[in-house]
Amino acid sequence: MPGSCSFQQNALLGLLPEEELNRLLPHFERVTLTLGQSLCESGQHMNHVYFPLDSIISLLCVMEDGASTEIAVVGYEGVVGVSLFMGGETTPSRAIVQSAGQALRVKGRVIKDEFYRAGPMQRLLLRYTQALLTQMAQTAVCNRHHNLDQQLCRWLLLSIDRLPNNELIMTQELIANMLGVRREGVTASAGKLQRAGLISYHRGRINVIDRPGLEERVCECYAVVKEEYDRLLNHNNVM
Amino acid sequence: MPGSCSFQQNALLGLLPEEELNRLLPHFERVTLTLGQSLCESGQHMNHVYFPLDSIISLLCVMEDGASTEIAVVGYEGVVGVSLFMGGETTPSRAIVQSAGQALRVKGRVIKDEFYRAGPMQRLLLRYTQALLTQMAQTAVCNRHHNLDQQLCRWLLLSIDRLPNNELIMTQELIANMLGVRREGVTASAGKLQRAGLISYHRGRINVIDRPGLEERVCECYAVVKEEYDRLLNHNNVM
DNA sequence: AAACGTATGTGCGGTAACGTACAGAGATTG
DNA sequence: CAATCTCTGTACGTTACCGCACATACGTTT
Repeated sequence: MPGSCSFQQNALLGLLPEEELNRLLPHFERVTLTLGQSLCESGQHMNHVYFPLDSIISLLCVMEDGASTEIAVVGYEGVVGVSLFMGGETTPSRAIVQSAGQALRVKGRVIKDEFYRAGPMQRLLLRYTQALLTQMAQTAVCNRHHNLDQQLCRWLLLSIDRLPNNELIMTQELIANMLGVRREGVTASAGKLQRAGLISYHRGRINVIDRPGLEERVCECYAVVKEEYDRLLNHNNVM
Repeated sequence: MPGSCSFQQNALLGLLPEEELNRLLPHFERVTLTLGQSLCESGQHMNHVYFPLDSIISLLCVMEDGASTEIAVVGYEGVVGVSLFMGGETTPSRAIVQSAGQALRVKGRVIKDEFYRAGPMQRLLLRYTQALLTQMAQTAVCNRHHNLDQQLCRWLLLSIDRLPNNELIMTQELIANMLGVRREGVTASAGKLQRAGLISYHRGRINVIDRPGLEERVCECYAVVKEEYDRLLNHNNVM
């Protein structure tokens, strides 16, 4: 079946029964997202929801003075645009492409209609939204209690979990924007990780060499979120 | 109609059409919540959802070492226990009574059945959940970028917005637990506010004297969240 | 090869919050 | 009334991060 493998690449869609997927098939559109592209500006109407395949999208909370912080990250396991089916239409946060790649796009009207059929897709989207709630909550507490070293480890692990390989295309400046810290702070923390042999980076390319090493250094926030995603979006639990 | 005024006191329920409320009427149970009571422990099953009347509940994210941070606050405008209808059943966060008072309690089974009727109650609960998402996101960014003085103002305003008067029963120690900071830090910030004539406090009782003064000092996070609640839970928008 | 733009490294003073310790004052109990 | 407990105030050294300035090094363009 042509297109089938596309759905399988998005884990959320992969949890749907086949007949549900087939009904939606004609409405999916495969799009390429470029680094830095905005899928959603603060307070603006979204016209589509996006199911990332190999791309990664950051949800950012931007303040009046331009300072920002990443509140959640979405990859192949999720969907961007929950406000469309939650009923609010817009959100105060931005959605920025953090890693270029492909995604499946669906018109807002289509996903809303599907959602209000109150079938498997609704159950799935609601469970994903709850996972997103957990991620945001843990981000809030992590911002409060953990130092930059740990947060950088968390961010790196969250990123490579959503990528097909261990290479990130991302400058320290951009990472700093995501974490809501100074670029120099990222330089210092990333330097430690590099000297410890866990990563190697060079002008906007970061390679994770020793993933277990990162997991040793990361704060508990990473595991809490990961386990909650596994629990909520596990095939046995959802359908 | 006996009990009618109870529903009106919870703004969320107040948005429901009368016939919807009437169907639910027999299932509501008025309960008194005491300071410090736990409505939900991390990872535990909830048996009820709670619609606060004059009580306030804090949603806390607790870490392994016992450190905690408030990620959201729920009063008469909301409901505690969204994970029940979102499908996850449990959440990793705790719900603690921050201000004693009354609430309407409904069995989890009842609210789930009602939710899956896909009627006005579902729309309402989903919109509220989106508002909660915004509050958590803004808390995360506030934890990152704003100092304790501003955060204390935000916390005080969020609290008295949900209380019938301007008096809070709350020690500095407890406020520190909510904000995830040291008690001494709260002493210092609260001292500034008292010397500025905005509040007066004495052994666990805080009175807000000059609300406009607090609004002048608070960071933008307060208004962002308030406006989003107003937008999402406005009578004209919801029903 | 030279020039330029971008990414990263480093240093230094400033500040906000932390950890700890302890003191005083109000409330509660015996 | 005395003892005790709770809540609040204060002090001091430490740490993490900030803001700023500037150096270095790599890559691309001309």
